[in-house]
Amino acid sequence: MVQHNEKPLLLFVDDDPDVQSAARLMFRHRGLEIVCAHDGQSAMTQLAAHAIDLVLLDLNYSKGATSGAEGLALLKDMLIMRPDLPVVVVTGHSGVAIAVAAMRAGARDFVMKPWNNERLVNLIEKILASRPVERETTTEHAMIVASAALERVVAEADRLAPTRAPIIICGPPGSGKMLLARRIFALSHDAENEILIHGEECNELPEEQGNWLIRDVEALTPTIQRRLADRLEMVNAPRVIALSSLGRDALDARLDPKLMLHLAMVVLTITPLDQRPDDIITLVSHFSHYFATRHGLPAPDMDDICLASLKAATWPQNVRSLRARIERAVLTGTWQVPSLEQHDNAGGPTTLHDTERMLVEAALRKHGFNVTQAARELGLTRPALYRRMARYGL
Amino acid sequence: MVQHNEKPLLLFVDDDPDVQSAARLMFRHRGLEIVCAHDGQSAMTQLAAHAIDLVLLDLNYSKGATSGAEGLALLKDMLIMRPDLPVVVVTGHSGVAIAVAAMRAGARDFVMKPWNNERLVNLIEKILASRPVERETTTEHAMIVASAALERVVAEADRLAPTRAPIIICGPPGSGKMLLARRIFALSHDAENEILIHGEECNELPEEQGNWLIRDVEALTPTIQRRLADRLEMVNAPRVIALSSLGRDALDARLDPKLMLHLAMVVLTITPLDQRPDDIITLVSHFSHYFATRHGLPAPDMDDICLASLKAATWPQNVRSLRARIERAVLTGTWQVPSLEQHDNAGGPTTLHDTERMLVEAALRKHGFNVTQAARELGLTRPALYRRMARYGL
DNA sequence: CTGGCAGTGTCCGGAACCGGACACTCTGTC
DNA sequence: GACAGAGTGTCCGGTTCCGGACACTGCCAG
Repeated sequence: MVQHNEKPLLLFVDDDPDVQSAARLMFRHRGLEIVCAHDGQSAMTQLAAHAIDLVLLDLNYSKGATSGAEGLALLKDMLIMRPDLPVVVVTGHSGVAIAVAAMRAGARDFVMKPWNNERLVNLIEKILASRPVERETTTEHAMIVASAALERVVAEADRLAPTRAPIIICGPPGSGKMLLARRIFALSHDAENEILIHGEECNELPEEQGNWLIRDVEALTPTIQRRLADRLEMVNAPRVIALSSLGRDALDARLDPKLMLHLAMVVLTITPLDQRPDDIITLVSHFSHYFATRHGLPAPDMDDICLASLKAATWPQNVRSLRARIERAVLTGTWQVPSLEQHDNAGGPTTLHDTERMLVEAALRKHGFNVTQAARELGLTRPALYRRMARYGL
Repeated sequence: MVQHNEKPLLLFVDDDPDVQSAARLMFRHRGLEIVCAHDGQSAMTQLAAHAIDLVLLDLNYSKGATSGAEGLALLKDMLIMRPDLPVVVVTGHSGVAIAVAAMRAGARDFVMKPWNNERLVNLIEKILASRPVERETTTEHAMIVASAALERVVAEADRLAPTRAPIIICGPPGSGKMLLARRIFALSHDAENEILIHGEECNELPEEQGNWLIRDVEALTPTIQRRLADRLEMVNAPRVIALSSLGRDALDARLDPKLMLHLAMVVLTITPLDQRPDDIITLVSHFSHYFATRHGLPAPDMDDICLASLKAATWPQNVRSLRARIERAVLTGTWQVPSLEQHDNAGGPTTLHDTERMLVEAALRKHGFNVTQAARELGLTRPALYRRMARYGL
């Protein structure tokens, strides 16, 4: 994403080049930079490509169009992408109905053409002064890299990003596969049309080309795997990045061999977080700051013992676990966690046995291992509880 | 507060008696009752005295006034008193600027005089149909808190309300989970766009952001749970409050682990009403007064023996049960109840059997009573699951 | 000091549960 | 139409679990 200096950046959406030129000159005189778009598609592209602070939006782009429907649709799309984005509707063809519709659709204000320069600039500055959202939140997408191991993986990914090579990214859940994939797409020459495909739910492949991001690729049915293999053999094949929690060997065993031939020419493997403590240090710092800012709460104090225990802990869901742990620390004001929650809950839903074990242990702890009371609460006889204690090693 | 029958009640604010008369006739023909006000003060008085469903608001009341300033000020005052009140501005002296100002001030829509009767009635009915909150619940919005246990939970909720943290609220049926959730939303920085999602019926997640209130979160399908987990990882994630009658441990067993990581960093647990007798005392007082006012009947006398028996009783549906009991007492004039209703109904799950039954049923529902899949999830063989189904009558 | 009470840990005959196996149905694909 | 795969409902010999009973310990009020 291109980041300008501290001058606010406006997006000016109007189909008239003369109006665009005049606006650019006028705003620059007043310390505001603008990027221009002439229709909805280019507007969304500019919004994605720049850190826009405010949008000035005309409602009509097609010759002879006066209904404003195009602009209202674009307004809604913009607010879907960025719900807190201030949008000022600036239009000539206007009536009360259009103005009301624009306001109901989420416009911050409504200005009629031709506008008064001073009034418009004053309105813009007032809105910019009152904006509540830190632009910093966009920084969360970056890969946080400190360890040499991850640095090598990211460097390889960056090198391959501009190519159209299919890539497999392996790594345990929560290790950053999705982040790395999105980074590759962002750095590629064709940073649009990202299509997310869930391996478990995929019943048919998209018709569109572009960039395909396939999660849990091993869950694709054999039929879809064959179709994907065929698709990758076409001249204008999509760019595919496949994600999996399995390793390369397991994928070899699970996926169609023809598909593996195409996909697996590059396999990037993100190691578990436990194996890269340098990343943990950096992630703790990053997320502490991030969640403190996001929630408006102070991050709890971090000392060496606490940091050592975070480094020594196991993270079943990798960065996702660590991130959740840090957010909870910010919200609760302490790094302490209830002892029950220190159990690993990795994997799918737990079984009846697991649930029973948890409840038995919880009841025993609650009653200080008084078997009679715990049995009463659990609705068990004491011998029955003794047997379960033996079974579960409690 | 004067309560009308089931017909919606509108407040019509216009200074012209002839317009008021014509409006009353027209609306009555279409099944809508109105009360009228001729200026700001009488409008606020009527708003306070009646359970108003919607306001039709002219903007000018003084002779010769056309600026709309009076009406805009009144609009703001109304919305301070009742933030969710739908207000439609109906005015003759209008332009784009006035319309924009009214919408920015919180008007639901803007209609110009002279209006089209059918269109106006259609608009009113559409707004009434889409109103999100039952009138009764807005008047008893406050948590009734006396016990230390609930006070701690509410304090924690208030502290977290301004954050965007996802929250799980656990508690038996009728214990006030929905009230607490709404309180959190009301106190948050973004008290709009509340979307209610029923876990059992949810086939797809909303596209809109804002605040999501998920009832029976454990009933979400695995697919929806994964999508929700993905959604919560986005930068501009919705604010989610999830409600469940299950405890934290059972949710751990039932929900997708990735989802639990995001949702369960804060778990608020409302204890059963039986365990907080101080709340019972306060609730009895509150509801006695509330229903006496509502029904225009005196509350039956309360003595110590009666109060003690209410404290000692079991409340299977918690506050909901107590509330119904008090309303009946007001309506019948006595605290005596038919003996049949003194039976203890099954309370929340406490024993291992209850928990097992609940998990078995939930797994079966989750998999559409596919016994093979449910057994696999529960870690049981199919015959073992069949025996439990027979045992529990599923 | 003593008796009552709450709790502990184990025993054992009978009851209940286990899961592999079987015969069957339904659906989708070739 | 044939076939494979997923699922259904039940059977039955073997295994496990059940809970009342027993012997015992520790604590505390009288």
